[in-house]
Amino acid sequence: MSYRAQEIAANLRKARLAKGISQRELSDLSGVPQAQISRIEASSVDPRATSLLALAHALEMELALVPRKALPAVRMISKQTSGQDSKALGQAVKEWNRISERLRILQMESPALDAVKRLQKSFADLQRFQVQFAAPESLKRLRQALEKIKEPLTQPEALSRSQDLMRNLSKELAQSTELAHSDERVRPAYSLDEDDDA
Amino acid sequence: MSYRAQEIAANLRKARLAKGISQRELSDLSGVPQAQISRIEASSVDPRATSLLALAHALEMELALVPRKALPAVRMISKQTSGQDSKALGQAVKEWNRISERLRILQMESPALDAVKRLQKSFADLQRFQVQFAAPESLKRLRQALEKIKEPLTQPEALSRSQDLMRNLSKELAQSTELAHSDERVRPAYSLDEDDDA
DNA sequence: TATTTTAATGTATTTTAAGATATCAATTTC
DNA sequence: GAAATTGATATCTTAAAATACATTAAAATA
Repeated sequence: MSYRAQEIAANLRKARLAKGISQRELSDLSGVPQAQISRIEASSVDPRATSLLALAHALEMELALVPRKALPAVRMISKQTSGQDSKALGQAVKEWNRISERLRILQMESPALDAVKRLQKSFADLQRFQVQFAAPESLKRLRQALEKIKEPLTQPEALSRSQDLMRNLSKELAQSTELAHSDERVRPAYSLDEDDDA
Repeated sequence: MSYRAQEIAANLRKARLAKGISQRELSDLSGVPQAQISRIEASSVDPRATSLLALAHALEMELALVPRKALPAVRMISKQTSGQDSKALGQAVKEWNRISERLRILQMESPALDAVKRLQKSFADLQRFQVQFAAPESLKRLRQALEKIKEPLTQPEALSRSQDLMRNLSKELAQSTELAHSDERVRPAYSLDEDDDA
């Protein structure tokens, strides 16, 4: 299996984790059996074009043939959450989705609580950050705090703890993205020397 | 065979013709049998990843997994001479290469002729244009004129005819590229709304 | 016009992905 | 701590790509 083939396989896995879905869910979406997805992601098979395309499409991606010279530019544009630790990314996305869901339910159950509304708002504001910069643990703690909020407020501290954790998360994200962007060059995202040989 | 699979196959063919090589040459370069290349280009098979990669690499291209949203931008960057008539493109490139070769030989055979030097120079200047905008017939006529130039100048008109044809070609290319670029918008090549959902 | 090149197609054989199913260990969840 | 989920494997069958040839029609070339 060539290096590029492995790279494509690795990117498929990353894309799946970035969507926070399991191989079985992707199997349902794409029609490719879970066992086969496992083999493909592990680069233990040489997949057919249609298999790659089925998976790519289920992940809202495309397989494109690009000039080698344009590859760096293409990479920049696709910004494939690259280099990121796949596992942590997957966990982060998963937690993120669970928090969203939890907040949605909380608002259904306790429409009277203004604090919930504010939590919802704060969280929505964090959408603009890239989830992958959040530590899965921070997200998990926040989720667990949110899950302790129940209508007869037997544990009023759950609310304030949620608020604290939400603030921390916000800070954490702000710092991480700041760091992540600090090494971005000023040069344009791509510069193609407009050649077209021949 | 899905639409995207066909698109990839079509692009492989275009890339091959753009390099002006035959299926057999590509076969030698890539290790993929000529018969198989024919079937792949015709989308009559569902190729394996390694087959696509072998062909792509021999054509100095890469197979990249890109977010669907980024596809238009990627297409713009790779500027796949799309919509172009593959056949004409192939012929043009071929003629182009033959003219280059002919001029090289002419300069070896008749280093004294200044006219040849000038022809060589003019032709080199045309490199900056995209070959595919040249009509294969114009190129062919120029080549044929060049082939009539022989050291004991029995046909002196061959030289002046070559010069005329070279001038015409130059004009033709200038006009075509002007036309081809006239609909280019001023907006940046891509605008990615930096989302990363999740 | 004769010759060569090119691309497509046919056939037979080998190799291997795909698919269906089941299982299993390791997490994760409740 | 029991139950569910997840990813990786194993087995078996089927379908199809890959390969090595051979052949042909059309086009390009001499």
